[in-house]
Amino acid sequence: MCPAGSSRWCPTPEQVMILEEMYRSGVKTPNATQIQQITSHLSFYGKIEGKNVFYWFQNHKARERQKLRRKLTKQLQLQQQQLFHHFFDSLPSPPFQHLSYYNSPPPFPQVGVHDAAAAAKQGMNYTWKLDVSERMDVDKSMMKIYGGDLLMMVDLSSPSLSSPCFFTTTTTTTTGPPPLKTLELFPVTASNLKEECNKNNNG
Amino acid sequence: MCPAGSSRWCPTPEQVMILEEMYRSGVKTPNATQIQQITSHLSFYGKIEGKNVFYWFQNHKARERQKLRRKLTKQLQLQQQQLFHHFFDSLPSPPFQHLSYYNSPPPFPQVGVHDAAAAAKQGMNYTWKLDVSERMDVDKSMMKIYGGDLLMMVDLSSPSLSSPCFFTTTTTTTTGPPPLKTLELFPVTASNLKEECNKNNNG
DNA sequence: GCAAATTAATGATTTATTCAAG
DNA sequence: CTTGAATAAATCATTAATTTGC
Repeated sequence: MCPAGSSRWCPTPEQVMILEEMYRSGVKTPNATQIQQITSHLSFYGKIEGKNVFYWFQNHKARERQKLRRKLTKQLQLQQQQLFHHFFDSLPSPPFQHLSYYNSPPPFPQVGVHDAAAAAKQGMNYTWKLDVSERMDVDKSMMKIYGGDLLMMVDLSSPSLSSPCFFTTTTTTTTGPPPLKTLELFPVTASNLKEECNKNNNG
Repeated sequence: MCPAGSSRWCPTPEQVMILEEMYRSGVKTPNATQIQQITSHLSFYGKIEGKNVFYWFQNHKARERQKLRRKLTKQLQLQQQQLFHHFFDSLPSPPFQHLSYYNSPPPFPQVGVHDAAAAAKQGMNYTWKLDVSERMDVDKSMMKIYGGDLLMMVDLSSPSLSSPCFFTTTTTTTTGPPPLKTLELFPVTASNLKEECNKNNNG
């Protein structure tokens, strides 16, 4: 129940039921007209005004999204952990021990990432060998488009997707009988991408 | 889920999340190199190739624009509906003066108003009720949100009298010094709402 | 059982993005 | 490049649920 002199709207169960039913049946972002109609309708069941309806849909939509996102993020984290393990278990040679540190998922603090970034900026090269022939399935038309750059990528970002992404790229030791290619690690942030994109498009 | 022998790419939720995050953080038109990086990155989460990434960004950008265009169109239509205000010049205007958009001349004439006007003249009781003083407690944030057109919003869509769901207005026959100008709402169905919503959001 | 204390939900505000028009 | 308009994300604030100790 709602306190008598409450400072905020306390929807009645009927109002909530109707709002939820409307949401379920497709009303996600009612416009002003719809809000007025809904408000009028719901006022039968208790005190209510337009902004309450407006806020209700905003919040409900946002929190539904949030719920979904959390679920996906959890899945993603799990898959990342599994993939990392799988990935590093499959790696052939020792030089990766120190790298696995940076790639460690959540349990490890951000510090490692920053260290890696700093190290990379200082020119330190964390390189390793990886057979990329498996990734050569890019079709011909795309090869034309992409100019033949073939890359390997490892996500060092924290579970939060807004954190910087680290990409690894080949050092293009192209043509050669040895099927292994050396991959070089360097940090690439979203802003880097954006800048490059803008540069390419506008500059 | 993607059919086993599907002829087209079915992005995993993780892939979609990452793509959307990249888009949101500024990558709108990745170049070949970026596409390759992204493709490699996303290949950790499922089968994917460069052209999928390429097409995804193309489509996403286009559809975002489309969405926005629709939103603007909808807004325009709403503003046009406000031509209805001209029918109510006799309404108590003072309280509304501070609503910036109220007195601004609507951009253009349109069909709906004439239809409604005709309907009204034919005696169809599309009357509506609006408690003026009730609406005055709309605060600044709502003004921003509604752009000032919280008032006098009228949906000109034809009412479906067979609908089980009727919206009613508050019959605020309050004992205020200023006799409230009240406008009656016509019934609106939930399906109408849904349709309009879908039309606005998806159609 | 029953309040005080704590936690979870959720209403209400503020802040950041987004696009395109000017 | 700046601005307008819309709204999604993040945040604040209050109410409801619940836990806890008596």
